Amino acid sequence: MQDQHRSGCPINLTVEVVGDKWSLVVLRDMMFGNRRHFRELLNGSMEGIASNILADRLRRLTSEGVISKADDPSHKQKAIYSLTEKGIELVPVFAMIGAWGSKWLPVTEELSIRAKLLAEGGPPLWEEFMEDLRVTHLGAPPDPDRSGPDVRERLQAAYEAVVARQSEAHRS
Amino acid sequence: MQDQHRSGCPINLTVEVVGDKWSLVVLRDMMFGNRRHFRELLNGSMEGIASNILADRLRRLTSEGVISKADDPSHKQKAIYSLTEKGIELVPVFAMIGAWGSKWLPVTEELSIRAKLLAEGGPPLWEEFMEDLRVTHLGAPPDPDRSGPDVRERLQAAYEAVVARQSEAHRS
DNA sequence: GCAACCAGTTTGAAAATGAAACCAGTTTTA
DNA sequence: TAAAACTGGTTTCATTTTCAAACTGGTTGC
Repeated sequence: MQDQHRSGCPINLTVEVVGDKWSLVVLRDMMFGNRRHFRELLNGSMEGIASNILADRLRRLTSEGVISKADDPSHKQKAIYSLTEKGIELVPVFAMIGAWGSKWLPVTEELSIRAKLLAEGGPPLWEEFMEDLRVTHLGAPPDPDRSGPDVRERLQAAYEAVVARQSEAHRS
Repeated sequence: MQDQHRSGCPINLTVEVVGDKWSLVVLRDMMFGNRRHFRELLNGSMEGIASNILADRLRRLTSEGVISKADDPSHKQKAIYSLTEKGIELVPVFAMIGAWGSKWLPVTEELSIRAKLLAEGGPPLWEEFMEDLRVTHLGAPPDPDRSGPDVRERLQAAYEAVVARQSEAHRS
């Protein structure tokens, strides 16, 4: 059960878990897109992941404890994938990666609005987002004091607003 | 000069640049280990990178503008690799990845002390580290008001202190 | 009963990775 | 001054990973 690891360095070990071309993209879709089923992740994937690669990544991320898999009671064949606490705590990593990518790489406006808002919100917003994810993915009890859309829904609304504005501008 | 990219999403684009098993490890050694020459990166690599893979990664990171390459005036054959501003600004990403890896993966104490201190120091320490890297890698003028070891040296000293303590404990 | 949907698996070709040997020129050492 | 060691890599070939497409066995809705 011990060391197949290249080293005990936290950077290296993290790279061993999510250092490939697809893992973070799949986790992004689960976290920000609320995609929880295989077909949702497959057909909704903006980057066009292949089904065998998706199956492999879901298997690996599950075995690493970053996500978990459960039967969907509504359908005998449906499996529902959820972020674990370990996966949820990748939120700050996504925030930093999103900020760096937005600053230095050729992002499109509509796809970087979420990253922009998440960076601007800082640690308090990340905490709120993680708390929402615990409710959605872990079944944690929702905070009775809060109301209105959760963080993911707000980010999604901002994305849609940009798309609508672009479509408006394009029409004219 | 346009889209060979899978999408314009900042997460995806970042993954396209550093989403493999070696790029972040090489950048880590440059940033935290101050390894600037090919042989230093090759022989000093804790994880044992192969020379052809190292050559390929240095080429790719250079073409992405994350690092740069220059002749070393002290030796006709020596090349010196430096972080660019784009590379230096990965410091917060490393800080978050290091924190996550330290919390959730089987790190060793001596190799996670740097990540721990960097996380505890927060954004002010990251800023200071980045300013030091600009001096070391970009030739920026050093702040005349500061003195003593720079951030990298302090992290290195902390690492060595842990190793020394372990060696002490082991001897008894 | 049949079409659409479910989570994947299979197949075979292309690309990436990895270990080891190797290279030509440069600098250091005896 | 000749040999040894060092410089940044390249070459070779075997193994592993990726990828697209076709396919599978079962489930659900109409």
